[in-house]
Amino acid sequence: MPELPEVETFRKYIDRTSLDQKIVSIECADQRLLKKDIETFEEALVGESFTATQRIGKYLFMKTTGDHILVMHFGMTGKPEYYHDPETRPKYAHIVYHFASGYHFGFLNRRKFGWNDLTTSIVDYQKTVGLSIDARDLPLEDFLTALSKRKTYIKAVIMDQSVTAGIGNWMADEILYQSKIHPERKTNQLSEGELKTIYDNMKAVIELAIEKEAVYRFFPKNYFIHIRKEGAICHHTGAEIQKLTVGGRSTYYSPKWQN
DNA sequence: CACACTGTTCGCTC
DNA sequence: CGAGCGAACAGTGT
Repeated sequence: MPELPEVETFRKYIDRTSLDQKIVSIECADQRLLKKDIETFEEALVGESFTATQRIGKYLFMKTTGDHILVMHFGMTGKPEYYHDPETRPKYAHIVYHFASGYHFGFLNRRKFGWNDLTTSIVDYQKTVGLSIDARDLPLEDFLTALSKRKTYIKAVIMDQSVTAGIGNWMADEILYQSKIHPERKTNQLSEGELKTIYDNMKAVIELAIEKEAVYRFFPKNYFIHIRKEGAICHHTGAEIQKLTVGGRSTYYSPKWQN
């Protein structure tokens, strides 16, 4: 669920709601969601305020008035929710930052694959976790260089966060459908023209999805997302969409359309 | 109800 | 050392 466009939408939501309010306390029901002790989080953040956000791929960084930067990853089922009345505390708000304003920032995580961490340098953190430049900003040159070294399936490569940070399962399927490329094509056997097509479609899908705030029903009718299920009918060929596993993930594609 | 589903990380092989 | 691959992780919706 939360891929680049979703996280970008979260980022804007946080900018609108959760900056410049003093953090008075932090609550976390499940330590496993914190990459450092709760005490470390408290020392770093209580008394400070969030000042700005930055997103790289699916990672969201929240700068503060202090030395530390909060790092958030939403996993597969996470989202932020800002709320006031404690009675309306959202379900699955496993981590909550309480503000002096009486409002609260909830980190919701239904399946607990997401987490929060702390860092003092976004650049160092990016290096440590092996994230590429955000896919939205990635120059064509970098894209071609990264792909030229890879021999495995193209879908697995464009989902690799060290190549195209932010691209996940649905985006990879969407990009390859629009590019008419089969997900199991070997990366090193693609022509430069095909790679350029994939790159252009990647950029287009990212911008469209951000513009629509990642709400799929607002995506153009001919987008793959609407038919991304087994047996659905391809917009172009009328053939049935098929399913396979690539890079360990469920993959949907249109047989004759994608070669 | 058994299974699918998300993204990252870990452990293993080559 | 690093690419590639598959399993593991958590928990809920179907």
